Amino acid sequence: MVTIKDVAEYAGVSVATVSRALNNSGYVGKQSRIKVEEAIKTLGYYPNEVARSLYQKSSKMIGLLLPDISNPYFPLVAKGVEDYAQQNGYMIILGNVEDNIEKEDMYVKFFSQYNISGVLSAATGKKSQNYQVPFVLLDRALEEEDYSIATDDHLGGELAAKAIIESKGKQVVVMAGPKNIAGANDRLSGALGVLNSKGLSYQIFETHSYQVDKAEETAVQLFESTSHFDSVIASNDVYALAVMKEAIKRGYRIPEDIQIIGYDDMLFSRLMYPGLTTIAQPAYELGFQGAKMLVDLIEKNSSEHKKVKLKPKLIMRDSLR
Amino acid sequence: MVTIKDVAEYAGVSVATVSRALNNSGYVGKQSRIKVEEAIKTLGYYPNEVARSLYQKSSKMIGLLLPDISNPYFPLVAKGVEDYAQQNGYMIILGNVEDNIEKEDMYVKFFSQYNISGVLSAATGKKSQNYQVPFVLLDRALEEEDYSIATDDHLGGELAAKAIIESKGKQVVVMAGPKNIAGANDRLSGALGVLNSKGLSYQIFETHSYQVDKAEETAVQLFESTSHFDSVIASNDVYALAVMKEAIKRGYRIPEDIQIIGYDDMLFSRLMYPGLTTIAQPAYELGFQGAKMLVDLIEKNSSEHKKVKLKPKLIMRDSLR
DNA sequence: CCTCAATCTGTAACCGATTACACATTTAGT
DNA sequence: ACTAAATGTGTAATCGGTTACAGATTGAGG
Repeated sequence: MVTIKDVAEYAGVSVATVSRALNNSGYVGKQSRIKVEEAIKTLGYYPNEVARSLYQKSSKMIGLLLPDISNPYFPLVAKGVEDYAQQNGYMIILGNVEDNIEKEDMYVKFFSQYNISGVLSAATGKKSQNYQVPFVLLDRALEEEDYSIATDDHLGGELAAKAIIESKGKQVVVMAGPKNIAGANDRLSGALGVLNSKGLSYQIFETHSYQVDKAEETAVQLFESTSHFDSVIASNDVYALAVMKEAIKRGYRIPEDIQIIGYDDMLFSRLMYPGLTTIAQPAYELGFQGAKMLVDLIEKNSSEHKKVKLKPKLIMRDSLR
Repeated sequence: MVTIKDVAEYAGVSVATVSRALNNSGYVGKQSRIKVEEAIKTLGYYPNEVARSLYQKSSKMIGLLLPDISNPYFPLVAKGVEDYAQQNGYMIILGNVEDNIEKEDMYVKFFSQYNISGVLSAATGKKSQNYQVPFVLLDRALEEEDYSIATDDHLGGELAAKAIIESKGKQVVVMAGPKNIAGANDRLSGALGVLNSKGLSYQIFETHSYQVDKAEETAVQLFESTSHFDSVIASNDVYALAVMKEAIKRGYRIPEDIQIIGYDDMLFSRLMYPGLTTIAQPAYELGFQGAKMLVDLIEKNSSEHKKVKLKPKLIMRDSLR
């Protein structure tokens, strides 16, 4: 490994001068700068971030906490984060926490062991207590003082309910996501507000997680534990898909007998048949903006906005009448 | 931040003794050990990995290079990797390289700046030249001497072709994945071998990437650039879906007019209608085993197996007659 | 009781960077 | 030409750990 010492020797200057040249800090003579640059080039030197990080007590790494990478929504978020991070010289460390507080705590501890410079979390939203680095919540902000980027879920819920009403839904089932997730509640209240104002009858069906592997099971329960309905506002696209499939299996036609609207707009929602009408969440944008906010917080100790709400959007396809 | 020095002071011993107690290396007296343990507990100390890593020239981080996180296959692999890594105290650093050599090189450089202890790569397969850490290739091994875990793609191709034959396909289109990806070629040769041995007529349709956003476009091209066919062996499930959708849009019935078999078995393949018959790749298992091989290489400098081939499996659903 | 090995423990060097500080050399201003 | 400020550079401390080495203590064997 080529170290700063090797460069210094080769260039005939001290390590301090090399470091100053490298970081454009302090004064560096013209001659020295040239010699250092040559030495760096011929030796193929690049600095060891671990050493730098030890002294600075901060590294160019950010931690990304995700509730479930196998849920196709989050990889898109991750991609947004990754793109912004990479453009700005940050690495991302991945933590898949599965709505498991212990795993989350473990990761947060790992992160601080590695002098991570900031955390992006789409997990519980419980901003880890005594944790001092910049922290941006993705999608699941709880308290007023948090920095966060989220989709305007209340609006999303309204959009979904309006779409159902426009297409003449009469007996609606609203799937409510896990109560401990703020966004799920907003979605529910948005939808319910619209439904109430139009005086439509509806039933609420609660789901207790967003875990993908529960989807089929949940769809079966939906049909067995609710009375007749002609419209479903699903808690996400995966669930919408599972419900659609179960509906077809039970002999219903879509959208004639049962119409369904999803939430998220995953890539496959577009590719399936019938195409799923859904509320698009700007997942990539969420990750990208979140990373931007975090990097601003890290580097300038401030961010233009504190709470950003991105607008969801209705994507009309074929699962509504 | 609580440092080893604080612990030493509190316990009334030297930092060397604390370090030895921590790592169970060298001799540590009974009394000292107890005092150190108490100090650690009351101060809530945990070691800084950056400092450790600087001296050891190796950290408990592994790099994971993925070609495209938004392709739903890879998050599953990532989850397998993450689970094994986490169980063994490793962190994973994510690199989304998008089949872009420059990005890959950039990440490899980043990795070495952070004293990463090993790399798992599902990217180009071009094991980065002068890179000295343990390296395990996921899915895309090229050369004989590499360590790798892959799915037996040749078998996968055979399975797909056999399934098509069983369900009376006559005019088959075989979608060939990118030529520079070893697995894609194996799949193709496996399928072609079976097709040839049965004397079936087929056309080959080449696709140039696995990027998700190309899928719809590619499906259109497929219909426009090939002559009549009744069966499609798709290069993956996303493409299969896109082709199915395009087929239905053009008035074909599935599986009556055109039957389709996919590759991967993504979670939504099960949830869609008609259910996609496909060749299941053990994505999670691939990641998990890959991580295991890498950790063995890191810690014991050897691994039980050098090249592991996992078996793909036919999943019968409704897109074949 | 003596000797040698085994057990403990602390001091200090080291890993590869950054930077405070001191000192030397220019340059500028009068 | 003389002083003060600006510029350039190296030495050494520092970040928080690990470990080689040396010295001290204990125990076993003869």
